[in-house]
Amino acid sequence: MFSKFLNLSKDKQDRIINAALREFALKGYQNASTNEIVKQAGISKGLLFHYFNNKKDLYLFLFDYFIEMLMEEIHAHIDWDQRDIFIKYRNVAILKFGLFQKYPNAFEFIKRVYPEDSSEVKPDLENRKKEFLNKGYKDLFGDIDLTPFKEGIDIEKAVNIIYWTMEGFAYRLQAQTASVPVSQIQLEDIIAELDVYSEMLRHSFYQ
Amino acid sequence: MFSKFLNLSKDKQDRIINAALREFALKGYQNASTNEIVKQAGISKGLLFHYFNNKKDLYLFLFDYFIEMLMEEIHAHIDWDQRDIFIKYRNVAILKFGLFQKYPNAFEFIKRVYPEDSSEVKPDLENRKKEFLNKGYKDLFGDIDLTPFKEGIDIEKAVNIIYWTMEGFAYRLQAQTASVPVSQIQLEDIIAELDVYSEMLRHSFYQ
DNA sequence: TCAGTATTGACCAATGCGGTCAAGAGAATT
DNA sequence: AATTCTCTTGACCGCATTGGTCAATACTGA
Repeated sequence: MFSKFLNLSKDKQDRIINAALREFALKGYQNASTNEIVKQAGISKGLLFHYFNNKKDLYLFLFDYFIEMLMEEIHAHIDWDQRDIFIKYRNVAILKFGLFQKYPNAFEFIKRVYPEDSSEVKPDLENRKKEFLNKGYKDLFGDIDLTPFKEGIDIEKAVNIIYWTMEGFAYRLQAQTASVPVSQIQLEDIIAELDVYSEMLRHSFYQ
Repeated sequence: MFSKFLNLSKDKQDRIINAALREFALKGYQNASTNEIVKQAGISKGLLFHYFNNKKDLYLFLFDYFIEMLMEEIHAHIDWDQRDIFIKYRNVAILKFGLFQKYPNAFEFIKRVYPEDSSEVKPDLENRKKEFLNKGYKDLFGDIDLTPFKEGIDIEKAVNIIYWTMEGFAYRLQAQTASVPVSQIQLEDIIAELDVYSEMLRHSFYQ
C-alpha cells in the first residue's frame, strides 16, 4: 500500500512525516492543510498525493505507523517482569525521549487522535483506538507491585501523584526542548533529574 | 465600546461568550470560524458583528473580559497574608472551580493565548500579556513560606511536585466534568478529595 | 540516445471565510 | 391603529484556501 513511500530515503520520509504530524497535531484532521504540509516538507503537492492517495489515508497511515513503532519500541526495551512503578516509569521515560527526539510532534498527534471527531476519519479511528491505545497503557501499568508502599497510605492517590509528577516533568521538558536544539539535550542529565523526583516520591510513599 | 453587548440579557451574553471561547480555545485565532460561533450561540451572523464589529475585536474583548474577571475574583477571595502553599492552592482551586462552572472553556482559551502567533492579534496581545498574566501568577505564588519544609529536602522540586499534583487533579476533574451535568458536581466533595492529596504531600515534605 | 521513474506546480471546482446590508420582527410611544 | 425605534435576521459578496488532478518536466541508469 505505502511501499512506494517507504522506499524513499529515510531523510525525505522523516521530513514528510514530521511535517504532517505537526500539521495534524496543531490543527486536527479537518483544519489541517495538505498545502501547509507540502510546504513544510519541501516537496510538491503532487508528490504527497502520489504516495498517499488522499488526506484520509495519510492521516491513518501516520496513526498506524506510530502505534506500530511505539509497540515495537516497548517490546524491545521494557522488562515485563519488572513490577516496580518507579523503574517502569523510568524505562518509559527513556523510551519516550528517544521517540521524541526523532518525531517531536508524535505525542501531540497521538493525544489529538483521542478527541478527534471529524466524521471522515472517526469510524476508522474507533476500531484502531479500542484495539491498541487503552490496552497498551493498561498492560504497562496494570500489575504494579503494591507491597513496598507504606501501610495505611492511599495507594491509588499515591500512584496518581507519581503519574502526575512524571507527566508534569515530561511536559515541562517538552516545552523547554521546543526552544533548544535537540542535539544539546543530554539524556543522562534528564534521567538524573528524574531520578531525584523518583527518590523523593519513593521516600514519601514506600516503607 | 461594547456597552450594547453588555446590555443584553445575561443568558444571551453567556451563550455568545461560551460559544466564542470554545471556538477560539479549540482552533486558535486564525482557524476559529465566526460562522461556527454564531451557530453554537444560536444567533445570526449579523448580530455578532453588530455587537463586536469584527473578529479581532471579539477576540480581544474575550481576553480582557476574563483577565478582568479573574483579577476581581482573586482580589475578592484570596487572603494575601496567607503564605502556606497548600492553603493557597486550595483557595485558587475553589476560585477556579467557580469560574469553570460558568465558563468551561475560559482556561483553555487563556492557555491558548500564550502561544498565539497570528500576526493579526499578536501585537495587541503582547502588551496585555506582559501587563497581566505573568505578573498575576508570580504575585500569587512568589512568596511562599519555605520554613515548614523538611530540612535537606529539595524545595524547588517539592514545589514542582505539589504544582503538578494540583494541576493534574484539576485537569482530570475537568475531563470528568465534561461528561457530567455541572449541577451534580459538589464542590465540597472535590475539596475534600483535594485535601487528601494536600495532606499526603504535606506529610511528605513538611517537618 | 532513450526508456522509465520521480517530481513538479499550474490548475480545477468546491467550500468556507470575514464582513455587509436591506429588510423584517417586536416592543414602545404617540 | 399608526408610527417610530431598536433588535435581529440570513442571503449575499468577493476572496482565499481547500483537497485533489494531470500533463509536462527532470532525473536516472542502460
